[in-house]
Amino acid sequence: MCELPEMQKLERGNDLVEIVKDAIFEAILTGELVPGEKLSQDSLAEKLGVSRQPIGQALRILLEHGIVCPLDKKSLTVVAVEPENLMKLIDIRCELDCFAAGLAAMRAQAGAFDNSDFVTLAALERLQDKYSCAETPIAFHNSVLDDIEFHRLIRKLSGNEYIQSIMAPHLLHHHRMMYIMSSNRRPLIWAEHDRILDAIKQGSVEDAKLLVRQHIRDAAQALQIEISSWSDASVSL
Amino acid sequence: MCELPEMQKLERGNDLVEIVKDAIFEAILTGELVPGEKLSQDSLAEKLGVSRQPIGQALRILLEHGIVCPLDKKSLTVVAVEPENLMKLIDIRCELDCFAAGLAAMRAQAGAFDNSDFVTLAALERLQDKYSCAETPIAFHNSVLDDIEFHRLIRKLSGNEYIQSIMAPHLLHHHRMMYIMSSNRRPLIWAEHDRILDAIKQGSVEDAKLLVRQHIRDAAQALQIEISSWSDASVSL
DNA sequence: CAACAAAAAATTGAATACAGAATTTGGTAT
DNA sequence: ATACCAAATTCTGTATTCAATTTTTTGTTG
Repeated sequence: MCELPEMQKLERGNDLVEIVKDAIFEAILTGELVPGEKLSQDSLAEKLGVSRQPIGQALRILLEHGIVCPLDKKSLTVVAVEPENLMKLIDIRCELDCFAAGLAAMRAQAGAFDNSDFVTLAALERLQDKYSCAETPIAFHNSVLDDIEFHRLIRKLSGNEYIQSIMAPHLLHHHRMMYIMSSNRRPLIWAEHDRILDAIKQGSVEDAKLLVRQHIRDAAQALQIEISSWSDASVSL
Repeated sequence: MCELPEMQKLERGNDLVEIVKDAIFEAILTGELVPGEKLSQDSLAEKLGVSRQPIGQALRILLEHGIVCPLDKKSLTVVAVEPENLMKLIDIRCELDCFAAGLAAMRAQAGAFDNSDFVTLAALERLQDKYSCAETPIAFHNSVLDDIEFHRLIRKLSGNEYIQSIMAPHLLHHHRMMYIMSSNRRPLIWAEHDRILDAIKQGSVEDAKLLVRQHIRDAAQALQIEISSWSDASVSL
């Protein structure tokens, strides 16, 4: 896919636990930490240059969020999500993102947008303009990040900040899913984003919800095709 | 895949952090810990007879779940959720629980229930039979716990275990909300549960979703009335 | 008398130390 | 040779210690 920096010793920031959590998160994304492999507190601590204390706390939070799971009685590992379960995750995202899009459109129609919302809208426009292509690995990487950001901003427009926060733990999974999807779907995705944003701006509640539902359904289907092409279960997500 | 949240608790049941977390939450429920008051790790540690270590971890998880929030640069306090935000939380629960009920009914209709589902169904029946009244404080307390359990089991029947896990952080908030609601609504709630369960068993997807939506809407309305009756903002949730 | 500064006390986050449990390894017996 | 048991090592969870930051209190000065 694309080369990203390896896990490195951390600079002493303010909240070490948060930093460690993000570092582990990142390492999972890049495939440096893979499902089935034992997550040793000692080795993580050494690799990140901190003591075991913040490692343990970060792991506990990731456990709470379902990013890691018990391997045996003692140790943890990265969760391996099976295709069947990927679809369950997508179903939930579908519900919540439809809900968010509907709310956003509703607020647009009601003229309920405040200054902060207009800033968000501007950021969305900028994202749309920014998109060029996903030919190179780095462009693909950025396109996925922007994709995630697009949906985050839509959720923000909903006015219900808990939608984003409740979805946060699953976002890693969705991030991983987007990552494994073919890059030639990228232009299509951004075209769909265009239509979604239009529907919201016009305050078409049902259109917005339907478009988001379709958007996510499409992605799910593409993912399923992608996965089935792997033929065997050797690839773990 | 791996263990579900409730399974983790079984396996790692004698986990001090988990116990401490529950104890702190219990204290919030009963009003022993109130918003605005500084949560001192030392005093909590002494009160619970453990070291500061598990206290700190439990507090961090509660922070992650939005149950506690920073008071100043150093210390934490119980979060005071405003009525407006309570409604946002309820809206999300409404979406997800409707989704879950719909899925459960769909599976019932498709005859997709397996042995584990029949166990769940039996547990639901038992809950319904168990209910008597909520006259005494302890009966009320138990009724709320059973209420939470009822909805957990419905989510389990959905076949999408992520619905329960993604909602877990919010469950504490919903628990608090149920707790402050008048006890004379309890019989009504259980009557509604009856109808919901029936709809699911009969595989009436739309009915199940609608009943759940109504159930939660009713609760939201009752809560709003309850809150407005407090007249001033002195009561913090 | 009030305000500001400095010092001390308190409290949190991080590292280290310790104890208990689990897994692995090595040895013996069948 | 394989299976089972025991011992040792490893690893997690909890406690304790340490350092640093923040807040409060006290003293001095305007």
